[in-house]
Amino acid sequence: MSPVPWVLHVDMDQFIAAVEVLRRPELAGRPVIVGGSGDPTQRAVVSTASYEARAHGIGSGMPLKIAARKAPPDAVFLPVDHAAYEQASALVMQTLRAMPDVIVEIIGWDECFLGITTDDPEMIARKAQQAVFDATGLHCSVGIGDNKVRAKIATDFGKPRGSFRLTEQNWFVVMGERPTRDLWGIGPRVQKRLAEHGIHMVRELADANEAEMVEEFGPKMGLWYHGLGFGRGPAVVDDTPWVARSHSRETTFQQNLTDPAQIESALRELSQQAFDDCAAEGRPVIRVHLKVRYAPFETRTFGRKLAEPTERSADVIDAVLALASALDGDREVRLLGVRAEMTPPPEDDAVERTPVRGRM
DNA sequence: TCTGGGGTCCTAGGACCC
DNA sequence: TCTGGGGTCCTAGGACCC
Repeated sequence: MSPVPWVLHVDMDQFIAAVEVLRRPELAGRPVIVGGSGDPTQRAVVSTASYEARAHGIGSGMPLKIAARKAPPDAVFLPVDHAAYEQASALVMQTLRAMPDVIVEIIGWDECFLGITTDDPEMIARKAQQAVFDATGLHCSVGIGDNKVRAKIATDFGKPRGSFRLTEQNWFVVMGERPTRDLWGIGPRVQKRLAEHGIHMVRELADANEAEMVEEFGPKMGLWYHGLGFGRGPAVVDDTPWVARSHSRETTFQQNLTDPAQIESALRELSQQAFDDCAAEGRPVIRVHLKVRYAPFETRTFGRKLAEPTERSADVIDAVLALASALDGDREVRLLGVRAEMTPPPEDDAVERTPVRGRM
């Protein structure tokens, strides 16, 4: 058999919890829950739960207060330590980049795509897993596919510490009878809208009428979702370094804010931080966004393009405060966020991107 | 039961111009 | 005075991912 191009998706197993256990071996085997400041009485959510904690129904994104209620007595709550995870992540990526003939596209702290031409992708997967374990003591799972979508979805079938191959050949056998929600990029909302068209299973999405999909979801997303029914997606792994489009800072207050002076000072601080993040990239800010969450949970956003790109923090703060004048002064503020958008990076039209949101 | 913080991209609709 | 249709830019909001 001659070598062909493959996409491998490498995903660290319970990454954050694993990093914590690595430096505190006495926690091994105990339910470990990482999130917020580590105080489960605070407003925050779970970043990662160890497999032992997941057995009790605790998972990522769950409010810490709920997790605390479900957690057994021997559970350990830990604060998020970004620096530690970034360091571990860098070591993982560096290790994978050192593999011969492999292209690495980083898509998050704990996952990446590998592009490789080979006649034995399973062997490459095992080598990657071994290399990562030798370098870091961390385990990962690998999805093997003929494009990014299939590789990404395959990974779940390989967890933990294994691999799984998903291609055009076995797509419908593996995925045909599964709910559309299992597809990467289909969340609860889209699942529901598809169900309103009688589409519940992946096979039914593939069989759907394309014009109907376009009418419901628009010209781009309609076609993209329909293609997902077949597991279609881009196959090019691109290792050009990531260029951020924007930076944001947000804060959820433990006690809701009501005092306008407090709100203004919080906005000034967030604006300055978001600006500093952009300044570190060395690119001017072209747009600002303000996000406000009123108690109990309604979110509003406002945005404004600046008259001209600016490298002055005072301009950014002024623009944000101008947007803030539209806030409803009678309501309690639960969260504030400021996003600063930078001048765009040069476009690379050659690379097809998945429209899956988030860092791709 | 109560919902973080960091991102990206798509769509709809209004404003404006020709 | 009342009016088409196309294109572009902008904002608000939605949805999803890690």
